[in-house]
Formats: sequence, C-alpha cells, structure tokens
Amino acid sequence: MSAGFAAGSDAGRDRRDRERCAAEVDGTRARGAGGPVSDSNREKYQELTAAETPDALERALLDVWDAEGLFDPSFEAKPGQATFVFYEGPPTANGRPGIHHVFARTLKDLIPRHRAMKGFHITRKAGWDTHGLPVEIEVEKALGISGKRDIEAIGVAEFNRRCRDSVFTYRGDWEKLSKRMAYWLDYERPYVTYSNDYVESVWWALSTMFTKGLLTQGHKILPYCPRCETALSSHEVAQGYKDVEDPSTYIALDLDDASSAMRRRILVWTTTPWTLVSNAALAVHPDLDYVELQKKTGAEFTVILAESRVAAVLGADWADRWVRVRALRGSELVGMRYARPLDWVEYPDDTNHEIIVGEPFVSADDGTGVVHMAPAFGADDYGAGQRHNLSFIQPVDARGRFPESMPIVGGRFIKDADPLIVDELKRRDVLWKDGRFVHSYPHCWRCGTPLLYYARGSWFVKTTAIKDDMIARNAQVQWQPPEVGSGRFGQWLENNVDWAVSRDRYWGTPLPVWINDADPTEIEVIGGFAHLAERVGRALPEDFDPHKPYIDAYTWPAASGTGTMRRVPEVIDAWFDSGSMPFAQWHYPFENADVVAGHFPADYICEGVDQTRGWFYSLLAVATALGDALPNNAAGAAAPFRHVLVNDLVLDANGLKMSKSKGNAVDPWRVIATHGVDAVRLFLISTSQVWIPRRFDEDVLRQTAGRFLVTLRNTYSGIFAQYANLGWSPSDRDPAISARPALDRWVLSRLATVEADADRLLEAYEPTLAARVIMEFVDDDISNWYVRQSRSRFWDTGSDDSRAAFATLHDVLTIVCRLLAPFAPFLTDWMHRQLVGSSVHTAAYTRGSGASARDAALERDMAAVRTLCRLGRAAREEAGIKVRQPLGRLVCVVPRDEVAGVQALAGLIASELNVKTVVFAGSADDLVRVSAKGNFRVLGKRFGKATPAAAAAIESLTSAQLQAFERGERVTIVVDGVEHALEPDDVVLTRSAAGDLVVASDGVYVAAVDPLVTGELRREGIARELVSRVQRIRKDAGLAVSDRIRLIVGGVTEVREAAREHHVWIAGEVLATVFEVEDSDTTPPVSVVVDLDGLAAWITLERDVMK
RNA sequence: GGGCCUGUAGCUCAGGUGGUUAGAGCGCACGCCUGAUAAGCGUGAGGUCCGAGGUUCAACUCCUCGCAGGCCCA
Repeated sequence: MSAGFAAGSDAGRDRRDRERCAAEVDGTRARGAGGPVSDSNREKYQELTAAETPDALERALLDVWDAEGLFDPSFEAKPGQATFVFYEGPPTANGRPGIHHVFARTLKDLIPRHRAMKGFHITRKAGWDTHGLPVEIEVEKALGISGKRDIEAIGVAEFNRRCRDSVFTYRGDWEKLSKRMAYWLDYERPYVTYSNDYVESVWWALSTMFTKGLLTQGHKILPYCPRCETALSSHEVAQGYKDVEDPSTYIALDLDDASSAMRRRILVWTTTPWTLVSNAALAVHPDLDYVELQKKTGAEFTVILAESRVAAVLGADWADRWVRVRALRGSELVGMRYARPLDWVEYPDDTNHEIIVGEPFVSADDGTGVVHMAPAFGADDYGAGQRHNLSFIQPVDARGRFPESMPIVGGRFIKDADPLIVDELKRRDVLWKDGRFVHSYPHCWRCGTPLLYYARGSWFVKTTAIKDDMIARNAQVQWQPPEVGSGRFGQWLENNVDWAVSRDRYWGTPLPVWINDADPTEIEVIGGFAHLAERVGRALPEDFDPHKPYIDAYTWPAASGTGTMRRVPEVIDAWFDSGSMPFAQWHYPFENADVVAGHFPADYICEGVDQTRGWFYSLLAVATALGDALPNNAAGAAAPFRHVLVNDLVLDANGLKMSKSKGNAVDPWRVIATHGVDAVRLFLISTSQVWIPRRFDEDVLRQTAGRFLVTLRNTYSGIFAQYANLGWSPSDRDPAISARPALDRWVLSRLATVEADADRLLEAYEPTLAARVIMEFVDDDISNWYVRQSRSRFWDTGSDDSRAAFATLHDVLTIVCRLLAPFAPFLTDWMHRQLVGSSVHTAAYTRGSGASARDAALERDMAAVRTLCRLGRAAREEAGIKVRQPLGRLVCVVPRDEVAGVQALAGLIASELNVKTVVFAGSADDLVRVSAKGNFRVLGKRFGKATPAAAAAIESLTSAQLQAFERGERVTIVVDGVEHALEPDDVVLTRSAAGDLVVASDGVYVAAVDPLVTGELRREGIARELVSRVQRIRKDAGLAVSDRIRLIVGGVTEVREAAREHHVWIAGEVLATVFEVEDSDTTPPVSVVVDLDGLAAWITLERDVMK
C-alpha cells in the first residue's frame, strides 16, 4: 500500500473489514454467504446505480461541501505556502449567463483547481463590471426611452440610480450557476467597479498617469451618432454595419500650374459629397504610378489618375478616346496645388490647404487613386491633417447639420445635402461622373442612423508613448495559443493609437479632471477622495457618491486667483475600470499595499478571444502606464499577467453563433440538469482545443463525455465496489507491487505515465490534451484492458492474486480521480471519498516520489501484446471461428528486441484469444516469409533522385536473400548499374506467416492462427457453449450469482461426450452441486432446448435450496 | 479592405524537424459477451487530406495564389 492512501482511512471501518476478512479465511466466502452485504450501512464502498443521476449526485455533494466548508474563500495562505495568482475578469451582470459562460468559467476554475492540488494558495476574488454603455442601454430599454435628451429629461440622478439598481438584476443567477458548476470563487467579498473604493483607486490611476504626462487632452475622429449625439465604441460600431447605397461621385479639380498651356485636372472620388465642403487637401500614394491623359480629338484639358484605375474610371475602351501624355509617380504630384471644389468656408490662417500630399494609406483598389481629405471627418484625413498642418474645417453641428448661414445646404442634415451638393458641383463644372454604389457602412445599432466619423475633443491615455514598453512586457507573456499573443494582440500593439478614455455619457467612473473655467490651461486631476475634500475645504459627506451628477457639484476657486475649478463632464471608458482591477480590487494604494504586492502580477488569466482589445489590452495598458507606481512593476517588468489562456466561442450544434434572436441559445441550467456539470465541463474542455470555436451538441456530449463518465462509474461501481464489498479492503496483506502480476505492474506503470503527462500538460495550460490523456487511459487501459483481463480475479477476495487486483484497481481509481478532479469535480470527489475517505480536492494532484514505478519496456511490450490480440481476433474473424472455440496454436511475429518481453506476457494472449499455445516465429523459421521495403528517409539521403529505383530493387529481394541478410550475410542491390551493399538501416523488414495459417498483420506485427479444430478442441468448445447457455438460463431464471444449482444436460452424442469430458470444469463454472449428463434420447418436458452451433442439446436446472 | 484562426472518414478530432497501407473516438454494418447488463467488447466498411500551381527523388506536411467558414478590426 503506498503511503498516500492511509490518510482517509477510518479506524472503525477497518476493523469491520478485518472481521469480514477473517470470516473468509475460515472458508466462508462472502458471496457464498448470501451475496452482497444486505445491510447498506455496512457497505464499505457505496455502489452507484444508474438510477442515481449525475444531477442528484452533484447536488448532494454541493451540500456536503457546504457543510464541510470545503471551499472556504477566507482561507489565508499558510506560512511559507506559495501563491498562485488568478484574476477574475469581471462579467457584466446585466444579462443571464449562457452555456458559453459555463465554458469560460470551467477554464477559469480548472487551472487554479489543479494548482491548489499542487499546494498553491489561490485567491479567487469575484468581481463585477458595473459601468458603461451596455448598462445605460438596458436602462433606456426598461424605461422605454432613447437618447441623451430623454435621459436628461428624466434627470441624471434618477437615471444613474436606475443603472446602479439594474446592474445586479442577474447577480443571483450568476452566483447560483457558478456554485452549481463548481466554479470556486469568493462571492462574499467581490470587487464592484462602481463602489467608492474602486472608483477611488481608478482616480488614483488616472491622476498618476496625468502626473506622468500620460493623460492628455486631444482630438480624435470617433464614430458618432448625430441623432443620439454620442460617440460609439468600436464594439458598438461593429454591430451596426449594413449594406447601403451611397453616392459614387467623381470630380475633376483644376491643378494650379501656370507653366502648362493646357488645363490640367486631377480626378478624385468620394462617397460622401457633403464632406467636400471641408476639403483641405488631396492625397496620393507616393509610390503609385499615375498617368496623365488627353482626349484624342478636341482636347481642352488633361486628366490625371492612377494608372491601374484608368479602365475602371474611363471605361474599358478608354484607349479609343484617350491618349497618354505622360506617366507620373505619386511623389511627383506631391506638393502641387489645386483649386477646391466648393468655397463656402474660409480656411483658417496659418494652415495648409489645396495641396497634394503623399500618404501611404492611399490605395488604387477603388476610386482614382487620389483621395479627398477632410480632416474633420475621417481618421486617415485627421492623421494626414496632423502631419501636414492641413486646415481643419468642421461646419457641422452635433446633430449633423450644416449651419443656417451656409449657402444652398444651410440647415440641412448632411446626408440630405448630398444631392444638392452634386447639383452644385455640376453647375461649377467640377463634376466628372455621378453614380451610386453599394457598400458596407456603419450605422447606429440603436436608431439606425448612419454614423459620422467626427472629430471630437477627448481625453487620451498616451499609450503611443509607452508602446515599446507594452510590446516588451507582452513578449514576456505566455500566450495560449501563442499566435494570439504574437498575431492578433501583437499587431494590435504595433498599430497602437492613443486610448480615448473619455465618454460623453452618464453611468461610469467620472473623469477626475477639474479645469479652471476662466483659464482652461489650469488643470487639476484629483487622485483620491481625501484630495477632493482638501480642495473643496470640507469633509465629504457620509453618503458621498463620486458619480454624476453629484460629483459635478464639487467646485473650488482656482489656485491662480481667478475662476472656478469645475469638473469636465465626461465619464471614462468602462474598460479602464476593468484594466484597473489588479489594484482597484484591493483599494490600492489607499489600503492593502501588502496584499497587492503579493497579488501582482497574475500568474493566470483566462478570457475569450474577443477580449484581445478589451480586457487583455486594458490590463496591459493601465499597468504599463502606471509603471513603478504598482509593486513589482518597474520598467522591464512583465505584463500584469504571466499566462493567459484564450478561449473561443461556443457555437450551436450546426456551427452557428448562439443568439437569443435565433432561438438557438442553450440554457445552461437545463443542460446541467440533464447531463450533470461533470459531463458538461469535460465535454467543453475535451472536444477540441479551447481556442478553436466548438459546437455544443448534446447528442455528442452524451456520446463522449457522458459515456466516458458512465464507464468510470461502472468501473468503480460494477467492478471494484461490488466485489470489494464482498470482502476486500486495503491492508498489509495486499501483495507488494513488485510481487503482483505483470498486468498489475503494467497498469500501474501506465498510471504513473499518465499522471506525469496530465500534470505536465496542465502546467503548460493544455487542458484539452490533459483531459484526453486521462480519458484515453480510463477507456483504453483500465476499462478495456486491465479490467477486461482481470475480471475473474475480482470474483474472489481472499487470494493473493485477487488482493493484488483489488489493491491495484483501488490505487488506479484513486489516482484517476485526482487527475480528473479539475475537469469533473463532482464524481471524482464522490469516488475518492468512497475509496480513501477524504475529498479529492484536498488531495495532492501527483504522488511525487510515491508514484508507482514506470516500466517503459513493460508498457511497450504490453502494447505489442494488445496489437497481437487485435490481429488475432481479426484472423479468427477471417477464419470464421468464434473466440469461444479454443484453437491450438497462434504464431506471432514481433520485432526481435520485443520477443522476450512479449513472450513473458503470452499467457494474456492465450487467454484473450483462447488458444492453447502461442509461438514466436523467428526469421529463420519456415513459418515466416520475409519481405523488405525501403527506408526512404535513409535511402533518400544516399540515393537522391535514384531513391525510387533503390526502393524498387529492395522490394524485389527474395525472402531467402533477406533471411540471409538478417543472418549477417552481404546482400547487394543494383541501382543505375552500380552495385550497393545493403545496410541494416536501408530496409524495413516485414515478416508474414507462411503455410496454412490465417494471417493478420499490422506493420511488423503478425498474428496467425492455426484454424485446425481437432476433436478434442471441438469438445472443449462445446463445453464452453454449454456453460454459456447455462449461465444465460440462470440469469433468465432470476438466480443470484451465488446461487447453487442442480443441473441435467442431454443432447446428441457429441454434446454428451463433451459434457462428460469437461464435467468438473462445467460444474465449477456454473456452481452446480449436482451435474448429471442424461443418456436418454428423449427431451424431458421441463427443460430448455438449445442449439450449440448446430448440435441439439437440452438443459434442465433448478436452484439447490439446500446450499 | 487588413490581421489572425480553421478546412483530414457521415460527425468530433490526431497527424515532431517532408519519407511511401493517412489514424482515433463516435455514428453505421455485422458479430461477440451475458458475474460492469438502462452496461461491456470485437471486426469491418467509410477519405480526390478545400482547390490550383510550385519546390523536392518524395508534400496532409514547405512556398505562392485562390475558395469556404469563423473571429477581430477598418
């Protein structure tokens, strides 16, 4: 007994077991004494019937865990205990959790559960993301309102009160589901992003960044809904793309070129004619080829456009009408001046305008290769405007209307102005061509209004200034899978732009920036509530609320003497909140500096791939910007997470994204009630790598994870517990491992291998591979081989052989429970408690030096044995002889270095295949024919192009030549007329059986059965058939497995002979106290007539009540 | 339009550094077992490895260009 198992034993139970064992030694076998122990209280190993549903079992265990306080989140680390830091990415609790949340939360639970079993202390602090537009929108919906004017009509105080209330509408659902699925998380002390403590920490972060010069004011082109009068986040924009028909307007602008006699015009394409009012420049790609063309007849001007766009713009037959004047590089156009199409707005002084600039973002995929620039209305335009100091003209108000004073389009909504502008362009003779085209354009997902890209004042975290640091920190993160870190996330960092953190909204952390209303350059950023109190000169009230609108009432006279410091109106991006959780969850730096020092950075986080630009980024950006203001985070430190496991979507059974509107969303509660959490967790993890989208198909779930768990239950309950309860329990009478049969040593070796593999894979954040390794072991090695080969050993409890089997299976099941515990925390715990009396969740994941010995050679040889058995069965199938019919001989061929090992296990082959002898044939044997195939890897190096010829020469070698070669004689092949001596590495030898044997082979392995059924073998086969029929009759008659019977058998001569010859064996097998073979030709009336492979027989039996 | 991922049997997935019968499980067919039985097991049939080029003696594997699906971003 390995030392690890003593812990949970219960002394009283052991004594009972010893008493029972003692009774057996007296010869009263437990099953003979009345079958399974009837008093269930005395049952050592409780059996699990099929009637016990997973749901019921799991719920019962939850109660046990509760009663025991098994997961007590308040547990502190023991002195000297290493910690493993996990960060919970906070969900927004304003929707019900779905099956995909079960998936994500399984992964979040799984790794920490493994690390806890490895001895680490883990803080599992729950969190709630409570701010932001999604919350506001939920409330708008609930109130039946939409838009800022509606909100302000209700009042910001009332609106925010409702936001606060709505956040936890579904909190109970989340907590209940987390608990039900065994996601161990501390919900008693969660962090809540709207709490005063949390907001104060976020303020500290913002003010720290301001001090470092990383929080700045600027402009940014943002997607903006002119009806709702608010900017939208990129996530919102992505939801609103629609195909729409827009203008496709080409204009021809005059170049300002005094040197040319001919008028020169440049062609420009736009889909937003209304932005031409704000045109400041044209952009070309400096490396692109442009051409200047002129009409063949009656030319009054030339036109310039990208060479590759000529046919598209002028028509496929352009060459009939146009002639090329010259070719131009884009760079030659840069710096030229032109006349703008509309002159309704004055250009500001000291800015550049009506000039051609070179920009690499210009493409020749559509349009003319010349792009019109309106820096107020496009991100590229804005960037170009910054680089070239272009005029910034924004003659559009917040509602998307031109000013009343504007000619022609005054007071018009911009989109409605397009036709008027096109008419005006025509009148001015700058319109070249006007059409319509369909493209994908973003719309407000709430009201359907087309969005504007609109320059707005905004507050930024200057992440471009810390880009290199972020990249360096990211390089230290172990991403799983790696390509998300290097690809999606890495590229995102490479293309980093400053983070616009301000939001012109209501329910969020207020931006703690106060500005002097008399001098906007006087700015103060408040880094804490005490700081605020000091500024306003009085203590903050007891019920201080840092949210809008209350916070906006805090003002104070400017330090400069004139003006009042007033807070800016914005709140911040909720992502900044979540990115601050590593310290804000502990109210750092106002409290808990030591706690944060021990919990930063995280060892592990786990979220969906959609968080790449969400939480993964905000964590990194906030931590990098704060630098050494956080512990363990000076320059050169790692990212705030060391390992990140990325998971992908859960799709429906048909591979479609789940959504409420499609009605294909899966209700986790129903699924869990049907299959149990263990099966759901195991299915989600094992079905495919977690970063690949997976389909959730309940049929597949049932057939895979569900069935696997049934097998595990059956192995425990139907094999181990049922028979162990008849009289086995662990004791020092169990043979030492070294004294157990090879089969036992093999499965224990496999166990140790799987234990090491599973642990290594979980350490490497490969939960899918770990699950597969364990599941394969249970199905393949335990159920399908170890138990299968050992079944009869469990029918007895007294012998050394059966004690060895019980002890082995007991250990194997116990360790399997531990390995599987992070995946399927319920069944494993239940079984582990039965097996050793303690929870699996407090057990060690691996046994370390206590693990059973690994024997690689034995594992290899057993694999060969199993291959031979598979081949032998195939051969029997081929010969048409069922396994119940004994056969005389099996001839095997295995690689030479495996012969000895496999020979030692030949008994297993003989019993599995029901053959009398197993013979291993060597190459020299007449039974064997040898053929050869080239080893291409070696031949390729040596023969190059002649490889196929060499391989052909090798394949044509005869069996005799190859047998000689194996004996060490020189054998040559001729390739391209040159003789080459054959080297051992050049060939792969294949042996096959010759003669009257039925052969099956797989690579170098061969199994050949001798199909000859002698009379003796035939009679033995009949005897086995008889036993089989009697057993079936016993079962049909409802006899207990331990009932004794009186048996009479008769039938044709061969049957009677077989029965007599194997009389003792048959009687023993079917527990017959009386066994007569009747010579009469007549069949007694009270009997069962059977057909034994064509032989008529009858069987009469009755229960022997005397025994 | 850009980035990343995926495409192998009906389904879900494996297939180091290229090497010659492309594997498994499930499902299916046929069969076994009946002392795990609302269980257990075997055998078998299923594949132009998304397509087209290319590199190579040799490509599921490497390269290029496409196609399809997904996600993210414009």
